[in-house]
Amino acid sequence: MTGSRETRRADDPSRPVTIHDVARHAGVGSMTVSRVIRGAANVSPAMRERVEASVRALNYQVNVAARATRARTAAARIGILYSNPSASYLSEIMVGGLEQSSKLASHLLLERCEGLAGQQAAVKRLLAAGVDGVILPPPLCDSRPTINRLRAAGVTVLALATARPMDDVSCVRIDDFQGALAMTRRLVALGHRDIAFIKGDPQHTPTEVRFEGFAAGMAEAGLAIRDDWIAEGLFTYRSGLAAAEQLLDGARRPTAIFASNDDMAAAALAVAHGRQIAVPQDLTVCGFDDTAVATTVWPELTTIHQPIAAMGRMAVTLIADQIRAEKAGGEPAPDHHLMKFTLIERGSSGPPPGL
Amino acid sequence: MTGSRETRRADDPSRPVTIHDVARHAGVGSMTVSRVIRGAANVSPAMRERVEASVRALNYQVNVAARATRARTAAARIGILYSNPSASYLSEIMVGGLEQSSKLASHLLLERCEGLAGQQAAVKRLLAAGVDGVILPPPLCDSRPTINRLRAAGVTVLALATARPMDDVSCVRIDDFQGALAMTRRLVALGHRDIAFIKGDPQHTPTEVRFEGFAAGMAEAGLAIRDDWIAEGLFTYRSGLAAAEQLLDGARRPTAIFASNDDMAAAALAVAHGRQIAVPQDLTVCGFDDTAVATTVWPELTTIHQPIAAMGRMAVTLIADQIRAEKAGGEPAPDHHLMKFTLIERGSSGPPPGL
DNA sequence: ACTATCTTTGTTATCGTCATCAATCGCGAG
DNA sequence: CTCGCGATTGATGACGATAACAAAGATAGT
Repeated sequence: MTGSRETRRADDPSRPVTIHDVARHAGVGSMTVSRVIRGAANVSPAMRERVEASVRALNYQVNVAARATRARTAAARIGILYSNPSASYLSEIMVGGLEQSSKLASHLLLERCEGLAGQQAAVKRLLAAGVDGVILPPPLCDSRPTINRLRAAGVTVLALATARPMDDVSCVRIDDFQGALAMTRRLVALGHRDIAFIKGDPQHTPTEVRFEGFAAGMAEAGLAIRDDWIAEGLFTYRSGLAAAEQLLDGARRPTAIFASNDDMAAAALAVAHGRQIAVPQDLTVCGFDDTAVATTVWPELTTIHQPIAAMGRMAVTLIADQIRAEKAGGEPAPDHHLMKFTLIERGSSGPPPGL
Repeated sequence: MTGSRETRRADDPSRPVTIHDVARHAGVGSMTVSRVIRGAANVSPAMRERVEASVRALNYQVNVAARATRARTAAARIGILYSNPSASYLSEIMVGGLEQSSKLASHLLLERCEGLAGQQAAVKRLLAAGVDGVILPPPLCDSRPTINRLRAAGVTVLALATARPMDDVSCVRIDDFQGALAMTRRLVALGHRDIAFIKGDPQHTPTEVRFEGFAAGMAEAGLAIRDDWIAEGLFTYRSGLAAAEQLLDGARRPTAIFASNDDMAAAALAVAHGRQIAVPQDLTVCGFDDTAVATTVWPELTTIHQPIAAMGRMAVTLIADQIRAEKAGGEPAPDHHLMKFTLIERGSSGPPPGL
C-alpha cells in the first residue's frame, strides 16, 4: 500500500525526491517540511518527528541548487588562490573547504599563480569569474599587494594560516608561537639541552614567529641558543639539506634538530642518514605542520599538527558569512579565528643519547 | 560614461546581474540571451554579437544554481572515495575535478576510508548522501568489492588511473606499460646497461604492468634482467629504503635505479646519499607519477608525468555524461579514456659513470 | 466568556534559468 | 502576388526551495 508508494519515487531515477513528495508522504504542507529540514524554530516536536520519519523513508536529499536559487544566502563564489603547490596542504584545505561549501551551496574556484606577475593575472582571472571572496593559503596570505588588489575590487579576503594576522583582514590560523614553544618544551622535557633550529624562508611570516616560540622555550628552560645551531632555511627540502649539513658537520653536534617545517625536517633526516647518525637514538629530528611528508619518511616525524582540513572548513564558513553580511549591505568586522594545534610524537624523537 | 555603468553593479552587491538585465540592456528577450550564453544553435550572428556585448558590459555571470534547478541535466552528486591520502595525487585530482564540476554545476563529495572495513562504511555514507556517481582513485579503483557494492546501489562508477581497466567499468588512465617502456628506453639511450627496478605493492595493478613495461624495454635493448636487481617494494618511502639498500649493497651495483613510483625513488635517493653515491654522476634514479615529492627532493626526480589534473577533469566529465545518460533512462556503455603521459627529465638522471 | 497574543501550519509569490510552443520574419517557388 | 517553409525570436510556465504573509489553533488575561 503506502509501502509501494514510498519506493515508487526511488524506482524512477529521473525524478529525485522533492520536498513536496515528503510533504505528501507525511500529510503536511511543504513549508513545514522546509522548516524541519532547516531546523527552523516553531515546529512542534510531534510534527518534526513525523516529517523526519518521512524524510528517512523516502531518502530525501535537499536540492542545494534550488535552495541557493531562492535563498540568495550563499550562492557565493569563493576562490582559493594558491601559489606554492605544497600539495598536501592544498588538498587538505580543499577536503575541508569542499565539504563545507557543498553544505552552503557555494562554489569553490581554484586559481594557481606563479611569481609576482602571476599573482596579478590570477587576481584578474578570479575577478573575471565573478568571485565574491577569496581564501589565501600561505604564502599568499601575507601578500599585501594581492590582498589590496582583491579588496579594491570589492572582494572579501581571508588569510589562511598566516602567522601575523592583519587587523583589517579576516584569518583562520593556529598560534605558531605556542606551537613552537610546545615543541621546544617537549624536547627539553625529553632531556635535550643541545637543540638546534632550522629557520624558514625569511619572506614568510611563520618563520620569525616560530623562531620566537623556540627562543622563548629555550629561555624558559635556561638554555642558551648557540649561533652555530641556528641554520637558515627556505622551507624547502633542498634548503633543509644544506642547513642540516651545516648543523651536523659543526664542531659540536646537537642532540636535537627542530626544523620549522616538515620538508626541512625530512631533509635533516636524510642528512643524518647520510652521516650514519641513527634517528632517534643519536639524534632527534622534529618538524612543523604535519604535512604528508611527515608520515612518508622513515622514521615518521614528530611534528606540530595543524588541523588543516578543519581550517579549510572554517575558512569557507567565515568567508561565506562575511559575504552574506556584505551582500546584506553591512560592513562586517574582520574575524580572526584561532584553531588548536596538536603535538604529535612519532618515531623521529626520543631522549638524547646517554639518557 | 559606460565606465561608470560597468562598475555600477559592483556597488550594489545585493542584486546580481541576471539574464533579464542582459536582455533589457540588449533590447531582446531573455530567451535569446539564454540561447547565446549556452551557445545554442539558431541565433543570428548579429544578435549573438549584440548580446555578447551586453554580457561583457554588465559583467554577467551565469547563475549555475538556477540553471541546475531548471535543467536537471547535471545536478549530479559525484563522490570521490579515496583511501590512500597520497595528498599530492588527491589535490591534483580535485583541482581538475572541481574546475569541471563547477562548470557542470555538479557537486563533489569527498569521502575517505581506511582499511577494508572502512570501505563498506564509506560506501554507506556516500549512498546516504545520495551520490549519483563515484570516482575511485587508486588504489580503490581496483577494488572489485567496492565497485560491486556501489553498482548494486545503482551508482555509476569510474576508475581513475587504474592500470588494468575492467571491461564493465569506465576509467580514465594513462598507459602504464608504455610509460615504463618509455622510461626504460630513455635510460638505455643515455647509455645505461645495468638497470635495477623497484617494484610496487603487489596488490596494486600498476605494479605488474609497469614491470612489464620495464621488462619489454630491457628485452628490446637486448639487456638481461638480473634477479638481484629487481627489488620488491610497496610504493611507500619506507619500502623504498629497504629496496634501495638491497640494490646498492649488492655484489655489483647498477648504474641506474628505476623505481616504479616517486616515493620509492625519493627513498633510493636518500639511500644513495647515505652511501656517498652522487646522483646523477654515479647513479641515475628515476620514478613514476610525478607527484609533489618528485620536485621536493634534491636532485629533483626524472619521472613519468601523469596529467592528474586533466585526468580529474576528464573523470568528472565522463561520469557526469554517464549519469545524465542513465537518468535519461539509457544504459550507457563503459567509457575508457586514455590520457597521454610525459617523460620529464630532471636532475636525477644522466649518463652512467665513465660515459 | 471573550478578546488579545502567541504559536504552529498552510498559501502564495518569487528566485534565475531553460523547455516548449507560438509568433514573426525573410525569401524563393508556383 | 501570394503561399509555404525554415530560420529566428519571444511569451509562458515549470523547476525545487524559501520568504512573506495569512489562517487556524492554543493559551492567557480580564
